[in-house]
Amino acid sequence: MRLEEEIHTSKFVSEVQKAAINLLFTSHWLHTRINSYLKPFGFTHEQFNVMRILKGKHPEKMCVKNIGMRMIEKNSNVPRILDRLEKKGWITRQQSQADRRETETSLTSLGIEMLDKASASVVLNQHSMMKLDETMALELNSILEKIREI
Amino acid sequence: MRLEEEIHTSKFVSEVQKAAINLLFTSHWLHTRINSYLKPFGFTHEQFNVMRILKGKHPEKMCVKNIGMRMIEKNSNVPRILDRLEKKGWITRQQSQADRRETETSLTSLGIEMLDKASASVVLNQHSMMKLDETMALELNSILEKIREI
DNA sequence: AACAGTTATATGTATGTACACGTATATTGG
DNA sequence: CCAATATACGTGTACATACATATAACTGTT
Repeated sequence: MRLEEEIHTSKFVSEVQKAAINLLFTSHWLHTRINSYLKPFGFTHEQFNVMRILKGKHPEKMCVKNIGMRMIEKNSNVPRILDRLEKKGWITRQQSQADRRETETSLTSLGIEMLDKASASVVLNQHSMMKLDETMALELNSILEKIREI
Repeated sequence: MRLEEEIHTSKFVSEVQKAAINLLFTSHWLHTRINSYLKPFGFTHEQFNVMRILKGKHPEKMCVKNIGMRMIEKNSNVPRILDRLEKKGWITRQQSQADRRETETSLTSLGIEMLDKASASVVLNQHSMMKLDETMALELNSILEKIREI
């Protein structure tokens, strides 16, 4: 559906203004879709994101700061996301001995199992998550990088 | 900065996967910038959005449903955003007489004043909000509409 | 060793998001 | 007209975001 219909609006002062709103809208639309795919596995998108970051280093442990650096949403409150993952038994945390300010986090075997299941489903359904081919994706990536050049 | 540097990652399985992450990342980046522009005026982006929607119909009143239909973030909890706006004295609410299930909302003169100030600043600083020209905006809009065609 | 400055993390509070459910009101089909 | 259904809104709960502040631990300098 066209953006104008989605948000019941017809007046944009410019293509740039429309693009800004379209960007926010489409991102939210995608976020909602991703969440709905993850929900049956008990993940939110943010929790899934953190788990994948941990998997990337596994079996190495990661500190909170290094997880945060890799997050999409830079202001995410990592300790609180970790609280929920720990409560589910998907990660473990302990104070680092090398630097006792740091909290070392790593996946449990249950966590890995859950993540693998969810990941498999995401990979399987990736094509139905959003309609985009490699050529357009390249174009989109180029525009998005430009936008942030300020 | 390139996405890879922003989230300290190098491995994307495809341009499409990278585009999805880039879309979420850039949208969050923009949202943060918008919020920082609005903060001095006491608005969050969502509150500003609702106020502009109300301004679009002013002096006509709007019900909660019609506000919600025009929101960028479709799952926003409109009553609660209205709670905060009412608390600040920027809107008034009353039960509709025509349909008593509906709550009619309209801007106060203070609300209009605050909105005008914030809007003026946003318009003035729009060019520094994101780096995008009309041609690229058109291209971006076209790609974003395609993405949601599923 | 003692101090200052920095860093890593946690936590409090306000805001917003996601979704389910309850209540009041309106509409519709018989 | 009335019962069944639909609609509009509010609210409860869990999760996430935004940002300020607190606390502990580290580093470098003297």
